[in-house]
Amino acid sequence: MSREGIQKDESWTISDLAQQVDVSTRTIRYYEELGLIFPSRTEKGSRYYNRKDRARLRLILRGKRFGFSLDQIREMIELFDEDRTGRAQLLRTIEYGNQKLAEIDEKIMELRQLREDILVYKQNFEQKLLEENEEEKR
Amino acid sequence: MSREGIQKDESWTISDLAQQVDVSTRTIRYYEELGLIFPSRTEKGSRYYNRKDRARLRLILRGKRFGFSLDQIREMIELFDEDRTGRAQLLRTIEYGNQKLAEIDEKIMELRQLREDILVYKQNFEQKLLEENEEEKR
DNA sequence: CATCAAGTTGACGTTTACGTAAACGGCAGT
DNA sequence: ACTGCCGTTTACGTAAACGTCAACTTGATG
Repeated sequence: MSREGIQKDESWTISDLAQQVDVSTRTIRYYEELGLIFPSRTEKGSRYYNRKDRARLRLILRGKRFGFSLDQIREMIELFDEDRTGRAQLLRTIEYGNQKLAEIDEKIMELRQLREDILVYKQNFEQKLLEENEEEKR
Repeated sequence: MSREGIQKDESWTISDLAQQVDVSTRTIRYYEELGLIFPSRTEKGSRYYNRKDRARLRLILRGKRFGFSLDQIREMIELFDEDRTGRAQLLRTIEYGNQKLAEIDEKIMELRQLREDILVYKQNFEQKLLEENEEEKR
């Protein structure tokens, strides 16, 4: 009864998490070194990660896959993560968000262009294939 | 009369081209070193590039912007560029093209997801902004 | 209780993608 | 003929993003 909608407060060790998102533990520690992710620690000093940490890690990896440098990603995370208070700060952050959205839209456009290019190459070969079949008929 | 639809056979020096696509000459030479682009040479030995070369260079840069390594790009170029003759080879190339198209479609999807993530972050801050305005009213 | 897997922090190595500098040739303008 | 400027090759340097190894702790298990 008391559990409806409540997230099981899962947490994982570094190697658990590494396996889940398919990177090495070294990579995860490296990201921490760069200030991209801040796991909790046991009293002993072992890192452990929750779902928020995992979401963030996935965001990092997603960003990476599109040519964003880890430094740019950190910049992003810092801006969206800090407790930004005050109208001016909030406005700045929102503006930054808009800018990032625009960048992404542009990337999507470029990706479509890349798709077109490849499609043209492919169709070229399909054409050749047709011509070869024509020769067979002769 | 003899010029209708005929492309002016432009050609450029390496620094011209570099400026056009906004990379360094070093980068262009490096790509050649890796076998990604093969410019013509004057008798003197100077490289010069035509529109086809430029298109290829743009393709390379576009690929790069999406996290493809230069090695993967070379792989792509080689497959699409070789005079692949014979039915089997053509079919293989076409199949490769289909695979690449699928990869790109997946990237587009992921990019949309990234966009969503960022949008959520932004909306979060917009919400905060609204709350602050509410406080002012009190 | 020994050992063994899994955690920690350095520290150094490696790959990728160029930057940069040296040393040289060719050509245009003065 | 001298001065720049652009081209060439060769070679070494470097930043980013990890891989790898050493040396050490800790918790679990036969």
